[in-house]
Amino acid sequence: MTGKLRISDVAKHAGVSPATVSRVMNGNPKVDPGLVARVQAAAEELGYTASPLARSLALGKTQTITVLVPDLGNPTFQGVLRTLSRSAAADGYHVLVADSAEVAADEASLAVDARRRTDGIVLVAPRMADDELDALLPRLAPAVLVNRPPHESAPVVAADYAGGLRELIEHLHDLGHRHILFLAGVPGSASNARRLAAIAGARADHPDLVLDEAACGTGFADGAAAVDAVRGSGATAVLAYNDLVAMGLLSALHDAGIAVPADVSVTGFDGIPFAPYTTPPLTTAAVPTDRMGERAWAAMRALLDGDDAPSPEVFAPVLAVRGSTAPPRA
Amino acid sequence: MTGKLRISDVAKHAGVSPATVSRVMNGNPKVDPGLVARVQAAAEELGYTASPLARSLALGKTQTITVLVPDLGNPTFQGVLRTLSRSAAADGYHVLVADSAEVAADEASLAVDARRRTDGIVLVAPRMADDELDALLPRLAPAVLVNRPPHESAPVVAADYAGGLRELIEHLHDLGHRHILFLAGVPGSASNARRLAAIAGARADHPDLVLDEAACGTGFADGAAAVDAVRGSGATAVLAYNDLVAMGLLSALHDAGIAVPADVSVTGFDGIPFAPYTTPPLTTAAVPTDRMGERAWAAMRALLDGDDAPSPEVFAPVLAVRGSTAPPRA
DNA sequence: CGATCGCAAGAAACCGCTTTCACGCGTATG
DNA sequence: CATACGCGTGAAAGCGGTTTCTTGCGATCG
Repeated sequence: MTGKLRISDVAKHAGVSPATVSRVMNGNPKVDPGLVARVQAAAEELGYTASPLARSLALGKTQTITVLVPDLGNPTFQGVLRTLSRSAAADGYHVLVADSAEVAADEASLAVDARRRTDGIVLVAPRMADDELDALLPRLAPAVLVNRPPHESAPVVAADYAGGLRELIEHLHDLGHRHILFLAGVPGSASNARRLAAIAGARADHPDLVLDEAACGTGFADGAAAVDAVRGSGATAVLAYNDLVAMGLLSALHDAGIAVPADVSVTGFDGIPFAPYTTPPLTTAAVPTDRMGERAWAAMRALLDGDDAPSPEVFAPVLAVRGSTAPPRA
Repeated sequence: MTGKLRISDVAKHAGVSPATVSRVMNGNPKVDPGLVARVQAAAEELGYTASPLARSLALGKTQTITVLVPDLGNPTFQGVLRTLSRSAAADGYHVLVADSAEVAADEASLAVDARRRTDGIVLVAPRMADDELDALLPRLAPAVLVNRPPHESAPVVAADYAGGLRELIEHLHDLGHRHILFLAGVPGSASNARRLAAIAGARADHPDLVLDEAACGTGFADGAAAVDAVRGSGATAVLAYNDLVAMGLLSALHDAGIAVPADVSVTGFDGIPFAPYTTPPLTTAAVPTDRMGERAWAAMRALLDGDDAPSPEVFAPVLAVRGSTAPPRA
């Protein structure tokens, strides 16, 4: 029924030219009201809707943007994607998702490929190397970057990882912890780098604080595997790279009979929806993925509308103090 | 550089007609090898890639499918989406996501709208009413349904909710539980209906079993809010509607000083990635979202290729027994 | 009252690619 | 040696819209 209707069918049915139908469908104000009514009636009757494809080709706009994420399974990216998608939908835009499956090598070609069939791209690629990104961006514009340092050729929407981590450290320090272990993420990653910077800064601020690092990772399993490192470190508190790592660790600590927060305090990072529901509830720095997704869309929208590019926006994570942190054992 | 290249540019540069360039780009075998080389060289040199848009219009295929989910934030849908997206990508297809934001009213128009700019749609709409779906499907074809009962006009990929729930019930019964409380989901939902059927079946099988139901919901907060219902029920075990509800409940029980599994056993459903990392680890029926996503794509691919529609595939959840269940207090 | 202006609707060009169709070539055939 | 045939290439007609350009009409002005 609605399958193979062309604009000419409507034109014929209404006794006008395709051009007029097009004008009516697009709300062009200088068409005779009588014709408008006739065309609308015809379109209604036939159940006609313009082919988005043909429209896109003619207009050079697809009303669609690409969102590239490293892993659709990761709660942090999901939060951004979710709000982004809804914000875009509210403006009549669609979202094409691309999942690089954490394979950095394919990321570039994947991005270019997906970008070509849309009007712009939001790049969530915290692991991509700076120079690769620089080389890629010109071919992607308009593009918006999520969770990367400020960049000259594209708006950035990012969480303040360093700041968030500092807050967590202050929180632990206030509680009386003087020996803290940081479980690091992926060495190459931009987000990891910024957290390491925060670690360095905290060391400078608190000479009385011992701040160790241990290689870890970014997933449950990595956190669980870190239990020995934690036990052997002698630290009274652990800063997990993110909430996933913290959850894995929490679970492994429980199995090992190590009480949280009595024996050791644990913090996460990101504030995923599950954080309040771990046992004990996880103290974490909650990244406002909702607002970030919304702002990322706003930035993209501005680019698409030709408005001047918005300046970088960084969002301060909010400290969510819960049951997984407490003063160290006296 | 790569911006405004048309096929005619390449044609001119190679000294041939656009038609020939097209043939070469599409690997048409009956072009003179010499020309092929010349055209390829020209394309390479100019960095030309055919406009996907124009191509789509001419071919009537977009190499893109729509995936409609009720909520991008829900881990269960994410699992399916993730694998689906990757499977599609492996076949050179792209994925347009639409998030109905749980607003059933918009779902239909959203689906039609998104569908029109792609070659097919995968519908994850467990809450949509049957008659609405029936009315909608003709306008969406080709379509694949996820987590719905078998349907005549579209392939279905679904988890066996009833079977999974039965397994959980058997597990609890085997442990010795004789009074179980089921926390139900959304009344209208198809998945909920099938679980209720399983409840009824279990009652028939086990006359010695008291199986209560309580209205609940599908999220963390719903589970947490159910703590009083659980406490007041006198049940020794709780079947949460899904893992999210179970986690919310677990957390609230902990706060209330009710020990799991000592005082009460708790089970989830879905087997989200977080389930093993709750405290205690959650016994659940793990839905194989990976295989489902993969099969959903396979079904869609078959439809797109005109192969005969695959028959409904239902996946048995696998029982994952963990620490949240134990024999009832003696 | 005739020439000009304004304006709305139709004709046609265009978006960029694919594919049928027509053509001209070289070779096999009668 | 002329006609038919096969084959590869270019020309042109779509795919389904939008938009510029042109045209014809009625209204206005001199």
